[in-house]
Amino acid sequence: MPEGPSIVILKEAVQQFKNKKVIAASGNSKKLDIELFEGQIITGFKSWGKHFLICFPKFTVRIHFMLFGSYRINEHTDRPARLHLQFNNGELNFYACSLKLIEQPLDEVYDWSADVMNPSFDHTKAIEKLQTQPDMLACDAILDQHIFSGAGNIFKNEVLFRIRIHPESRIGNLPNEKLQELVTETVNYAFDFLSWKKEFILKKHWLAHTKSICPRDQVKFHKAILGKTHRRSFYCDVCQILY
DNA sequence: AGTAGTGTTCGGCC
DNA sequence: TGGCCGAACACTAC
Repeated sequence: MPEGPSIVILKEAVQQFKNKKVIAASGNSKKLDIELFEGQIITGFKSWGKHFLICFPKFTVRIHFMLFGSYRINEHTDRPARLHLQFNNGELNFYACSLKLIEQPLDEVYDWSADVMNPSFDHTKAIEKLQTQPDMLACDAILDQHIFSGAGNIFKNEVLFRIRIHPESRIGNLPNEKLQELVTETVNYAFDFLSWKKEFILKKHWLAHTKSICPRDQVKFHKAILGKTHRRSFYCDVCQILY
């Protein structure tokens, strides 16, 4: 569930509750007082990368699904809900997620130009952020939420394969053309991910992530835990160049 | 049936 | 102070 495009899908799916009043709220969150939401009207839903934001007039609830979080719209599972919101026209249930109350204006909290799904994503700013960290490995750069908010481990493996960059390449060693590609293809993959996910054919389009054979060279992929992020990388050392 | 992972935070250590 | 590391969290697809 977690990566940015999945949050955009969620945002679209809950529009029926925009401008609706929460008539009852419950849940097992220890982080915040859920009764706060009862009687409140939802003014809208937003997202920043992997953060799903439920906006009320005076505050916002931030939901992060981490690795295992899930939700149900107008139905429920047999698990206890972390957050249950009841409306006259339906219900919203969130499970195993992290909740946080945001009381500041969202524009003070979030850099919208870092969100790969946001129309205001700023390519030039992303390049500048990358250039300030020349020692960073490419595999860590794509997972950096300040640079590519919403990108996750699937992004990392697919984008690096697409642009033929070895995951352990240093950002500072990339030729300018490759650095530009890193940014453009991360955004391109975000929108491919979104449309494939909507059609339930995301996995079918994986070229590298979880794969054992390189589709270009037919040689064995390497599978290794790499970088400061210690996440699985799948890569081909024939077609992915180490810079 | 057991394992590993679309992720992040926090506390401890050096 | 700060970077690094591992644990914790909690669910389910394969």
